[in-house]
Amino acid sequence: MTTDPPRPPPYLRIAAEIRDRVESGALRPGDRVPSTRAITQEWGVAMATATKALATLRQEGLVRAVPGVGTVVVERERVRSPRAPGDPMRGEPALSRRRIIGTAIELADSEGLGALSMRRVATALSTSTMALYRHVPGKAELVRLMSDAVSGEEPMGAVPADWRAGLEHAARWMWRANGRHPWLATAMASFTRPAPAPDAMAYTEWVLHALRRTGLSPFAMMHCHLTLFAYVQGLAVAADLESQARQDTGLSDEEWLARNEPQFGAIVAGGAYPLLNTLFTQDEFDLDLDTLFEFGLRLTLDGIAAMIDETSA
Amino acid sequence: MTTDPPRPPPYLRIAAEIRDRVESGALRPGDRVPSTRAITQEWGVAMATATKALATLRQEGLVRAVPGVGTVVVERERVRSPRAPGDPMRGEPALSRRRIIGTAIELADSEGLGALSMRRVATALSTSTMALYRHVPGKAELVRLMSDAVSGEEPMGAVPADWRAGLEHAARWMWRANGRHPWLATAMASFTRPAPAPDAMAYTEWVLHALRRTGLSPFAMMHCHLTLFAYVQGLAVAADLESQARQDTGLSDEEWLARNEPQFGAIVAGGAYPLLNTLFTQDEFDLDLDTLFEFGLRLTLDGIAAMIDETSA
DNA sequence: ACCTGAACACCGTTCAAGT
DNA sequence: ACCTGAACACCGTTCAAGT
Repeated sequence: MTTDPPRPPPYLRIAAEIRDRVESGALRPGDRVPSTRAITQEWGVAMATATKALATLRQEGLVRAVPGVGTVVVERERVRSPRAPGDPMRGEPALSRRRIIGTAIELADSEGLGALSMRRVATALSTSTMALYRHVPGKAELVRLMSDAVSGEEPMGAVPADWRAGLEHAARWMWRANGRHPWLATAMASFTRPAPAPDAMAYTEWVLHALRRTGLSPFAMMHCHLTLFAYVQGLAVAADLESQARQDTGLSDEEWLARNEPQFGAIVAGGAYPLLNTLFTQDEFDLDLDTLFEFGLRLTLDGIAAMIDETSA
Repeated sequence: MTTDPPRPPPYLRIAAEIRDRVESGALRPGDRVPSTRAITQEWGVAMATATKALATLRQEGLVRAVPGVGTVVVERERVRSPRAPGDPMRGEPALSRRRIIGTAIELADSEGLGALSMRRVATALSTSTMALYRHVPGKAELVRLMSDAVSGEEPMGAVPADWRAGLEHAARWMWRANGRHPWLATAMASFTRPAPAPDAMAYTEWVLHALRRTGLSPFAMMHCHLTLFAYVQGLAVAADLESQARQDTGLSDEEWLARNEPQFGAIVAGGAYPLLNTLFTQDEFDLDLDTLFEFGLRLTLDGIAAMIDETSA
């Protein structure tokens, strides 16, 4: 009795076929490769297999996930072009802390903090893993440096005279930073042990400055700041989980809901959740995190306003 | 020229010496082993080395970290005693989904979600890693099952007539759950893609019920719920990071601050952060997360109250 | 001075083989 | 039917060796 020759698993076969299309030029840099859904239909495989096939190609660096667009063939020219984010400036050494941080941010932006590894950063910089340790003490500190770096990307501007305008501005600024870098909320240091990070401290200083004429005590000012900050962080973590889920599964919110509807239906049909049921069946209801952000921002600021009124009364 | 015989790294030498004390009976089950700080003094090593030595012993299962107490020798009798959390009930199969979840929760409680691995859960249950996959599809789903399980630990009770009393109760209930299980906030599913988890849905239903007589629209009710939820989650993630930092470094908040004071001082001394400086030098100021929780809870509920007033006016 | 390769002690998960 | 062991493709980090 002879055994069959070992055949590669389906996900590797699919990855190989897509790789061929890229190498033959059928798919060119910047082009979208088949989505996970397209793969399930074209090859007749399960979603998990399709996801793994794309993950393999991402791992190879042949394609990358672009949030909101899909998975596209990497543009190799761009990676090598002068002054791409990870490239050295004139006169700068080939490898520097700045370049390492920049490359790590790019990686975390496009694939999430879970995909960030020292080995992958090193590969993207065409160097050995251990060379990185000459510039950063380890991964934990690299992540801290990353969050500090993105905190300095957009200037916060002048502090308005009106405290409410100030806090609104600061919260939206933070929300935008989290939008650009979904991993930021997860990477953020704890409140009670703020790493000595100048940019993070600048944010707190800015907010305290906005509150300085409210008549609140330093204690209340700091606690108002942290309440708003915790709210933004909590929402940002949720947004990160969502964008991560979208990338991992390749499903949009609607597709995901359609897929899970039977299970929700079964639970809700039990009659135990009448109010949730009302919301679900009322199908004008779909949740948008930006809308929710503004809703909760207003709520929190109204709460602070009530406290200020009380204090000054 | 002869080479020295290879010597074990210091952290292994220290771990071996502590192990000897346990095996000789000098340290008995339940006793505290030397803290990281004690190790740095007794052996004259750096904090990192001390931390690694304890991590090695934890890894072996010889000791475990008890939050607020220190690292103690495990009580082997207790682990084997009938009806310890991970043990089978009479008539229950040796390995079950229930037991796996229970053991995983114990592990995450005492060492954090980062220390949770399928291999370690299997070892704690005296089985092979792959036997777990007969009961749970993978690690991601195990974590989801864990968070659903702890959501059902404490009954929420009857919904009060007063919406504000209701929301306070719910928020504190959630905050307590996060206190028992610091990893909960990080593990929590995203808002827009709630996994079909009955217990998590029960929480939302409870809160919506508390708000049913406020005159708010279903949209506003759901958004009020999510605003408060995001706030609690954001604070809980910070609390988790803090308890994690306390365990990783073996430093209490005060010790940590003392250690980092020079760096903060250098940054603040630049004069760029006058308000922060005022807070830091005013040394009656120390941050307590439970105090902050109640402060922000009141603020958020005041904001919701303002919205309800407006709606009913 | 700077970088590399091999090694160590881990991961989650697949698969074929055992009882 | 249930469990195991080996293997694969990863991790972060240490250390000794290279240029």
